[in-house]
Amino acid sequence: MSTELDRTAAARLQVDGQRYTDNRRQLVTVLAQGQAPLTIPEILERCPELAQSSAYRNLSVLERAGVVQRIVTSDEWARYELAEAFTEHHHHLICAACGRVEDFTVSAALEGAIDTALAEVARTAGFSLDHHRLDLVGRCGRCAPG
Amino acid sequence: MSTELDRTAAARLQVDGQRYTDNRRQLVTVLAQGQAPLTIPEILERCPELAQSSAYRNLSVLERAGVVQRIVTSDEWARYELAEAFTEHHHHLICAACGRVEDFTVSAALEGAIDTALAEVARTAGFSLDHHRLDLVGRCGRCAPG
DNA sequence: CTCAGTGCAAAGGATTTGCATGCCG
DNA sequence: CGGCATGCAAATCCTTTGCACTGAG
Repeated sequence: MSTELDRTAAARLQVDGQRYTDNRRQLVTVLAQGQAPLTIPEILERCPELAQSSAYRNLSVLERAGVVQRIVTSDEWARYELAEAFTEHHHHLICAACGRVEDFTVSAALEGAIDTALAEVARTAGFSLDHHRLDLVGRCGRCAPG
Repeated sequence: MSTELDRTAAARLQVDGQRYTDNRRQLVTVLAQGQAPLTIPEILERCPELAQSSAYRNLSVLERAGVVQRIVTSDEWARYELAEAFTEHHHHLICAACGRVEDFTVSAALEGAIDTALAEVARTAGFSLDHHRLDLVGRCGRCAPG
């Protein structure tokens, strides 16, 4: 199926001296299908054949290779999504009550303004800027107040 | 010392039916002195008398009362800082290598633009907006690349 | 006297790792 | 054949919890 994605993932792994095994392809496929970051339990549900330790191990390998990205919201579980090279640059709506995560984007103009400001901040602080993270924290429809 | 801070913290706790005990005051004081979010180990270093479980328990109480805020960067430990009511609204520079966190602020104009954009996003997604989080991820001076 | 707060030690739970086996290259 | 990948189970490590004790009101 998603041969384009597979090829790129395989290439990135190869750079790291890693193989693109069935388990790893399955993980990438599942993450590509989910329209929001998934927790490990959610991933395992969708890959019943996959051992838990393999999921952790391979996600870690995929993260080092720059294929997936690990994100932490504030609660119990870490979540994984495809790295931005495979998706659009986007941000997260986080429900503070149930932990649910959705994606969103903002205008290019705002992104540009943010990048410009952060580049200046990083320079002043002596940091090298890798990327930024803009999250919106609130309550989703189901957990809505009142 | 910081009677202003103490009074406000005490008041917030009281609303929650909680007391402002010595341990809790000590935690607030330590967090007020640190110029960046602290991990529990760092807090315990500065409060050698404090039992680890009390630190966790009281920070949790203080968080529920809105006195402190728990933040998760991406790594091992959670970090705590005073809630924004006690500080300026600010953002975090996160070192992806060592986990170090520093604070920074951006112009009011940019904050305003972000808030406006996010309010619209939240409305569209059916979320109620609580607050936003803008982090800069990179490498600090010590961990700087090659 | 009652009940919240404390400290110690033990439990919990997500994540990691050791080890023997299987499979790709 | 050699070495990485896998799966199982056991270990780790941050964090939470049970319990008995102390102190404030």
